[in-house]
Amino acid sequence: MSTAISPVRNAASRHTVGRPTGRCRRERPRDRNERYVTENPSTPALEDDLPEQMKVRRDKRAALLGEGGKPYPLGVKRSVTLARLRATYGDLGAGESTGETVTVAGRVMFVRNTGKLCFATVREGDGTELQLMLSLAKVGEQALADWKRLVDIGDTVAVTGEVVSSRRGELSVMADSWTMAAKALRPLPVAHKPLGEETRVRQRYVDLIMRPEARRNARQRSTVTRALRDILHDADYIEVETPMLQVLHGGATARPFVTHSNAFDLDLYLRIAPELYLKRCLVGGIEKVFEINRNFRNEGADSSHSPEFAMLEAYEAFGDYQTMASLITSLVQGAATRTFGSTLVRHVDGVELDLGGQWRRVTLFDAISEALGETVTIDTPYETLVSYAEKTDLGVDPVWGPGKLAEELFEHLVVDSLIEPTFVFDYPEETSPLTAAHREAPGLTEKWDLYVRGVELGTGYSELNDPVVQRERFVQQAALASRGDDEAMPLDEDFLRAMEYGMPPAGGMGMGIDRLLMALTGLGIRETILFPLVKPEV
RNA sequence: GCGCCGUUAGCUCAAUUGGCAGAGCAGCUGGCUCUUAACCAGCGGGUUCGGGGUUCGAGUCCCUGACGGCGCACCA
Repeated sequence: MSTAISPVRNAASRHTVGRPTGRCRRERPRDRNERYVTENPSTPALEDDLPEQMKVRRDKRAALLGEGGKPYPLGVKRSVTLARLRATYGDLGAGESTGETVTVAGRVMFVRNTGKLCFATVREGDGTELQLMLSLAKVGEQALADWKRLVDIGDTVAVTGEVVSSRRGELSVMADSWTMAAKALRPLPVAHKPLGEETRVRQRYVDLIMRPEARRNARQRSTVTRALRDILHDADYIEVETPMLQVLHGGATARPFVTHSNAFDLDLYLRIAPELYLKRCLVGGIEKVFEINRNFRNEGADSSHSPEFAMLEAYEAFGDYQTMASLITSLVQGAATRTFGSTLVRHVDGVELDLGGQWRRVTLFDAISEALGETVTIDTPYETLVSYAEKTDLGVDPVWGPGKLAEELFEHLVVDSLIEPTFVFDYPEETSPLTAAHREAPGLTEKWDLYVRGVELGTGYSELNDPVVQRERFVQQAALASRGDDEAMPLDEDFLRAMEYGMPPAGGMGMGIDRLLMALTGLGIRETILFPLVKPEV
């Protein structure tokens, strides 16, 4: 098996993930605008080449500084949030004033400077906006002139003044004074044109400033993960964190990322799954255990796959795959209810999806048989399966055994049609090396996959806990490795040793967090992940 | 990894057969004490993704590289 991984090992020593020196200097500036933000004082002449709008903002920062002002003061105090102010005075009538003086702060999103009365709209992080008014009569000539001269859209400002309603009925703070809270050196994008796809992903901070949906998505994700944790904690589960840096990769079939420990002079894998460690927890007596954390898989990226993705895995001693099917149902339905108030969710494309009730259940081979119009079982001969594959234009990899081929047929013929939540039960032993043999059906395992919108959302098992059978399965996988299947796992002797101390019978499940968000919202994976991996710009 | 398409001002986009690189918003100057994508007058802003080539002349054609989108392959 070491022959299978040695090429990866060699590649890794050239491209380690960790950076020993901790330095990360780019060899070339990222774009022409960025040369000027380096601290290097020996390039002042380039200042002349700055795009006009950035130069203007830098000049304003310098002007503020030169006059004894502070473009980035510390300890800016606000007395009330915009949201609270709106909640308190939302029904103030047009032209009314409150007599209450407050200090508010926010990012300037809109500016209307006139001769003697200036308007601005500021916004705080959750998207709540409030109007500021600066009148000559209240702030005085100097402060008004400074405001017009120094404030740009995008700056964060703090204003102290009375809470009033404008003649048009807009809740406002009528300033007695204003201060810069943080000067923006780059102009914000136009508010009325949608931001380009790439900018949204690469500069999520801009996306979060400009797009309400981006702010909402980020907050929804937090609500969903908190719901999952709450539900699990309520069921007496214990949350653990197991290694991301592993000496051996295991627990799933996937190609790993490789990195290197300088201290140990040892190549390490970023984990592809936490499973083998969570099972060690079961052995140690943490009988209901879960982890929500990242996995890393060195494989293709598309609308439903990201090289790093968050996953929930949960294991329950004395449970089985039926236990875990119930658990994932309550997790998905609980997350939907706690986040959206209902198990009937509306996706961004307007399509509604009902996640409520009992979900459909079908066995893998029944699903294949139905799609094919021919009865297929675990006993269907390999040659017959190959003929079905050829009939349906599925290319057959000679490395595949009959079980793998059956699964490929399923993915080829059935998966796309599984829109409503559907459990697919009872997979071949061949492709499930960590799963217990089925109690009734020889050759099958007690495993389900949960599909929503044609995407695998989660998977569950009656866990294999016979250490002798487990070792045999691993040896089989290692044999596969020597046949060129580089996803097969190396033998994890420490895991097998743990199993030999006795793991209680248990059910286990895994669910993609990003995919759960996708199932709940209809978003692509790059929208559910705040900062998805992107290639460097230059 | 393979194929197709794209990359132009701060942002979103135009530019005819290869013939002076434009608009809206944003910005700058001036005006306006109730504006909401204000309005009025005036002004500036470009390495057309990088490199090479063809041509009197290239945003446009050819080669090459980077990045992105879509499809395929791989995967969850």
